[in-house]
Amino acid sequence: MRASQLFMPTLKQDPADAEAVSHKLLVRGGFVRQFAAGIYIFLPLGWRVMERINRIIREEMNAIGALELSMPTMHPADVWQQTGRWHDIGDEMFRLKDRGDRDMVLAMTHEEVFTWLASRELRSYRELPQIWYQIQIKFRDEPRPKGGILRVREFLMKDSYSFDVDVAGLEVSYHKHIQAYDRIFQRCGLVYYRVESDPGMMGGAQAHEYMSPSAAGEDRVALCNACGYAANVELARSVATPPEGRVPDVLEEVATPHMRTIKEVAAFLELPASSLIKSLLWMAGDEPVLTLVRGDQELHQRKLERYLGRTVRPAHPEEVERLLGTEVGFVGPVGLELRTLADQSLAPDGPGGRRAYVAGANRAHTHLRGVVVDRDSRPEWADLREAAEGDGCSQCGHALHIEQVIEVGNIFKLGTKYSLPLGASVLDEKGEERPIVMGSYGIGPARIAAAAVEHGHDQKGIVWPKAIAPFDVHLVQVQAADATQTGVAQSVYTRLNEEGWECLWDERDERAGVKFKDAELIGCPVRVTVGKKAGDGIVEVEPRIGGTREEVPADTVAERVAALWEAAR
RNA sequence: CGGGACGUGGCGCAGCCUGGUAGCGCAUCUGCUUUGGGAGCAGAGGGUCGGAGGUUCAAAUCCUCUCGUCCCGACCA
Repeated sequence: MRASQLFMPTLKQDPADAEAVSHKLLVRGGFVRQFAAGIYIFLPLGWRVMERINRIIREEMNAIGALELSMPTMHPADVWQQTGRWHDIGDEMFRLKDRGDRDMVLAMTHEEVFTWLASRELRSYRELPQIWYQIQIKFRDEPRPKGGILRVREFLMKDSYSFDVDVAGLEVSYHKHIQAYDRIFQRCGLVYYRVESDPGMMGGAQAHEYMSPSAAGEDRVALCNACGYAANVELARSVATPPEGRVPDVLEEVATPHMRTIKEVAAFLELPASSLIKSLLWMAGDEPVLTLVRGDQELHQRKLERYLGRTVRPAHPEEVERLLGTEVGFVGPVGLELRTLADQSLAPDGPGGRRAYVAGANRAHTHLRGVVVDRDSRPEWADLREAAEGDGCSQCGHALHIEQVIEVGNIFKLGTKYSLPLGASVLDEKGEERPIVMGSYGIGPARIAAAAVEHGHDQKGIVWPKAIAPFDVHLVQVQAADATQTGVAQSVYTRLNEEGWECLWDERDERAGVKFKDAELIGCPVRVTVGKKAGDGIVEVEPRIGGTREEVPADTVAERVAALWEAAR
């Protein structure tokens, strides 16, 4: 491809409203443009990256026997009503009416249609297993799109669905996907983790997420370097560090005027935060629930919701006053007739043993010293706290590491959640009707691209993993008007193409600096420069990062490129 | 949904507080020079100041409403 014929609008300055590194660089490099909040245009360079990612996905999906097809993105509401999601999902789903006033939806995922198809077309266990996939647009009316192409309202997704006659079959399909996904993310050059995740509203027994580290990520994972345990913090189990400080185990009120936060109370009483108890009041519908975690810990709302089996929200200050007779900041567990949940680390067999803490006294400007949780209240013990850096691994005891990540893929064991309501069943060997056991599996190609940029960049611009760069080689011809350089560049270009390299030949009538800056911004793995020494048959070859510029005879460029390619990530 | 910020040529911004002929840098076009790290000089074109309403002799500027975008939180298969 000749740069003069490519639409490649690069920018010198970061876009004003971009925060994430990947957002800035993808806009500056001429890969994407924003059309509206959470809606993006992919320009030629950006689309080349997407196509390369999608190609890898297709190859690996095909390798596990998955079949590509294409599903509609606009659906009549009734299948969604049959699975209940028409009501369950809410504002995140785009809804519209057709001219006949019939309810329609823009698909935010495709379990319903795939299962609908399976219910009509699959009759016998002999036709199973099946894995069907597509690379198709999804629509989600996100309350807050953010991070450039990281969280958007319309996006491409590879989604696949497995259909098996029984749970054992689902296991096989699930593991095939693990194989395929590992290969896909490896080939895309991503740093990634496969972590245990919350099946959430998808239902089903088990789920994993594929996560790539990034400061722009919206999730955190707990990782154990010793045994390999890896889980989203929304369900990661861990062993808390022992609490510090000592509190006499005799109940005693202490005046703590205007000391509302853990930090303030700890400083005032000259105790470490881990000698305090953090008491929070939640509303589960109409039912108030008090939760206790240690002062140095964070309660994780999803863990609480999973334990209770329903959603909760923090109580409003007025509710706290009405139910507990005190103001926010002085809440504690002693003397209350409320349902109380305490994190396991406060239990007698927890890391601190049976010991006393300081908690709110349910009286304004007062705390209680000497609270022993199992003596002074009757809590249910549960895993409520968010795993923290340095906590012990629940499997091997080694210190956990917490990392911020972007979700780039997920896999779910669905079971019969969709096949039952939509009547997708087959006859088994005995002629008995059995609901199909399903799994669903997603990958966000644009998130792969963004994650790659989040991880692969420097001051100058993007450093693409070689497999998904828009071009393999960026051939910079310094002087567009120099006939000698044109001749050498043409022969290098032809040779590289013959060898199978995708090559961007920058023969624009621009100054050298402009072309170099653009090459660095766009981030192709190898740069070949045809300049001053073209007359002597000498060109320069250098990797985008981690190497040096070498002068080589023009007729050996292909070998040098191959060597640098080999060394690139 | 709660909180905050911002909307001024294509891009990045100043001007607003204290109302009085709309500016800067980059980009674009023309010419000359330059030519291996986002060129220099000279000239040119391009803006309903997000929109609507109001106050005023006069509104980018003050007031009200509204739309859009971003950030924090909430939410999120």
